Formats: sequence, structure tokens, C-alpha cells
Amino acid sequence: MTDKKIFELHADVCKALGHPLRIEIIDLLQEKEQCFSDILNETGVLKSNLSQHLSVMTKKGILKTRRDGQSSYFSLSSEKVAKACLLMREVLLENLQEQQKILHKLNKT
Amino acid sequence: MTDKKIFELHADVCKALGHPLRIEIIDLLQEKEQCFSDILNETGVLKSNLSQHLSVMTKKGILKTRRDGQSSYFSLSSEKVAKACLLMREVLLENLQEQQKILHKLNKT
DNA sequence: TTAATAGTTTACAAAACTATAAACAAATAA
DNA sequence: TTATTTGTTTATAGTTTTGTAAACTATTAA
Repeated sequence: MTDKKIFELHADVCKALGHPLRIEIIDLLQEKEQCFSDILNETGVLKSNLSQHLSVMTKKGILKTRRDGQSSYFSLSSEKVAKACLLMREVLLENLQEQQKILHKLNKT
Repeated sequence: MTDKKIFELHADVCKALGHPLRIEIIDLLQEKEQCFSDILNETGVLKSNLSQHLSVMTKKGILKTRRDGQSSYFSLSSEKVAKACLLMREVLLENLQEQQKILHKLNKT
């Protein structure tokens, strides 16, 4: 497989995390598998919209899904997804702190 | 800060990784800081396009940039960016292997 | 069988993203 | 100063993503 193809697929995986609702879903799934209706209640979006976002993440290999009777269950495909997501959160929080520091310094002068 | 806002900012950081060229750039910067023209030579895109993509990542706190004379230098803002990116790459590669296994099984039957 | 529940898929308009080209700005060289 | 190099910004057209609504499928209940 060419590097170019790897970059595309890698970007696709990252892109699958690049939406606020999908980040919220990843957060919900950190602890344990959840069923569709629970995620629906928790997030409060339209069911069609939720289904689409879950589908995006499942297709890119971020989530696993299984059906049990009438319910669909979703979970993180790998511990690594959770870890990567946590690292990105930390990068964000560190940047926010950095910005706060700069603002604080500006206020002092 | 509300959870909703955190999800948005977190998604923004992830989204900043969600493009093949930007993944390629992250790869280039793993080892060490690089200047604009080196990245330009390595990637072979238009300079305006490269500048835009570098700007996206810098604005979202993925990259740091500094100017030295005529040259601009870019580097990863944090070791955590590299680690998160590596984890996502591993998720991708594991998924690809999984798909290969399934294909292999199908061919056997 | 018929109705109800739980999700998924499709269609489509609005919004966001991307690549190209052209204009622009800053630093160095002539 | 004027020209050149290095990179940034802006404008724009084409593409992709997104949210809503409606149609659809599969499972369970009556």
C-alpha cells in the first residue's frame, strides 16, 4: 500500500473523530458499551442524525456494533481510540491553559 | 466552560488532523522541526495550499511556528500530538489487518 | 396477521472544506 | 531604491459534510 493511501485512510480515521457529537459519543462509550436509545437520550439529537454519526464511526473502524433483539449496541473498537482521544483532549486543555496565561499577563501590564 | 464547548473544541483539534496532507505533515514533523520550503519540497503541493493547511493546524494548537529571517519553521506543539497520531495509525492498521483476515477466510471457503 | 417499537437509509438544502490562482507582505539582495 | 525570494492572505468555484424529514426494514407485541 502506498504512503499516500495510508495518509488518506489515517486522515479518514481522524476525521471520524472530528465532530462535537461524535466526541460526545466517544466520551459516553469510554466506560462501557451503550445501546442506541441510551445514546439518543443522552445526546438529545434526532435519531436519524445519531444513526448517521454512529455509522460514520463504525465504517471507519472507530466503533464496533452488535444487534441484540430490537436494540443496537455500540462500543469503542479499541482501547487505543480512547487513549488517542484522551491525548487530544489533553492537547486542547494545555492550549487553553496557555491562552489563559497569556491573557493573564496582558491584564497585568 | 460547558461540556458542549469542550466537545466542540476537542472536535476541532481532531478535525485538524483529518486531512491526508496534514497527516503527511505530522509524519514529517515527528522527528524534528522543518521549514516551509522543506515541507513544500517533500509534499509537492502548491505553496498557498500548504500555507493554508499549516495555518489550520497552527490555529488549532497542533503546530508551533516561528520565523527566522525569510524562513518559517514548523514543529509539533506537543509530544502528545505525535502519540495520539501514532495510536490512530495503529487503530487503522489493526482494522486493515482484520479486514485482510476476513477476506482470507472468505477465499478459503 | 396487524400494529408498534427501534433503528437505518435516502433525499435534499445549507454549511463547511478544499484546491487553485491572484494579490499581498516581509525580508534579503543587487 | 528596486528586484527577488519566501511565505501569507484573499477570492472563488467545486466538493464534502451536515441536519432534517420522510421512507423504509427488522423485531417484538397484541
